[in-house]
Amino acid sequence: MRAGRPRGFCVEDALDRAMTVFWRNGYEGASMSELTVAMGINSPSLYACFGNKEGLFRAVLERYDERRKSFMEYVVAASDVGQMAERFLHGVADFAADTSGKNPPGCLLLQSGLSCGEESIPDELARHRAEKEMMLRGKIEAARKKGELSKDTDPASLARYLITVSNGMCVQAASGTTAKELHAVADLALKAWPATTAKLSKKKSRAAISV
Amino acid sequence: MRAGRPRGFCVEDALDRAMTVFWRNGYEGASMSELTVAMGINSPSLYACFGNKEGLFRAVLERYDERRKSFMEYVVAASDVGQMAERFLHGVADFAADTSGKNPPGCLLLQSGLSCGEESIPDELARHRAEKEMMLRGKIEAARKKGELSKDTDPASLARYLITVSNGMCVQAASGTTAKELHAVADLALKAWPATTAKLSKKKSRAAISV
DNA sequence: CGAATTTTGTAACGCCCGGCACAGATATGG
DNA sequence: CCATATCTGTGCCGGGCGTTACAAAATTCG
Repeated sequence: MRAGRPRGFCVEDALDRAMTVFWRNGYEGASMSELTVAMGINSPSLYACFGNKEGLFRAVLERYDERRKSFMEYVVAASDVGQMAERFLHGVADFAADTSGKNPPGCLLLQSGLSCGEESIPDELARHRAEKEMMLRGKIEAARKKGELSKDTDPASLARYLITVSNGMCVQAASGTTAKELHAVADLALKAWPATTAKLSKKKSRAAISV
Repeated sequence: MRAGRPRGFCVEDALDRAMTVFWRNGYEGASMSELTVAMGINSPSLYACFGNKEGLFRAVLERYDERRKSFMEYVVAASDVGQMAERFLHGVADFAADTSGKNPPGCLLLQSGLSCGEESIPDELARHRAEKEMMLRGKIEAARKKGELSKDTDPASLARYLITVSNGMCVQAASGTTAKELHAVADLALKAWPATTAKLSKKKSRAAISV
């Protein structure tokens, strides 16, 4: 263990609490005093640990990705890309409408700063979103190469379509749309999915993924 | 004409300039000093005319709706709902990616405050968005009644789907997605559209709608 | 013209923002 | 047990925020 007085709070817990504030109020709407109160620490502790507000926010984003990792893994582990699309959109529907925790409906990567006084914030968020798009795109490209999708499908557009619908659903959820309504939208969106060249995937029961 | 010294600026022009600031920086990210500079007036004039920052913002939103009115009229004037969906999504693609004016890509109704310290702002924006959804939904319901769509289609979900894709495309545009890429997403999204019970509508050349 | 009315520019208000200095507290290592 | 290192709580800082007081300027009405 490192010398000196030990830290008096759990970093992960503090980040989770900060996440809720950013999620609800956005980057600029979240004041340092709100954050410190929610995190249960004083500002010097916060600055010593995260540098400044933007540093804290970036740490929150990494924490967010970490908490969403299991979901994305579940999505890309689907047996075919049709099932992947289904898992993704219905999973996002569940996630976005989830109000069982402390976080508001929607998605941190949109809510916390689509636009902002400091340009680096929207940029950072866009990067995190693009990362997910690339995961989907990679799987779609592989499926196309394997012949699972016809050669005239464009993996980039397909991945972008999924992300677009996902982002749209998150916006809807933030405006009060229910999980049931979002699943109906997801079902509609999946009708645009190209048929697999092999057998068509059957609709299966969806597993709900937490946070 | 009313007595007293006449106003020294054009309200519509001032609102257009304020719109750009809100669009680019969001509601909280737009400072009063930035706004007054962009509008070319001093703060007392602003406060006398619009009350306060939120009053200005609401006036900007009304101005925005007014400027988008012709587009929505064009959309709902389509001969059938399939064409309406096409006009809507491709029109939004053009609009969201448009950078010819001073406004950034995307949509004011999303950019300016998905989340915010003051809750009334996201609520107000959601109301404005819901208004557009209702216009589409009304047309879809009418089409279903006329037998243009089969009875097992749900107009509410269909309208929500269009708005969802539209919102998603605006998010994408704000992150740098090009018009061409957005049109590809729109084409994909339209594949989910239910077939009309009558003849299928042909793909027609799309008219670009300005701002 | 003079009274009334409205907008204008200058200048400032109080408040809360993000951030930090400092000293006391609590650990490790010799 | 002292030197060193790190974290914690108190208190405060300059600055920019949204907002407004005030008086001069510019119009209409009688």
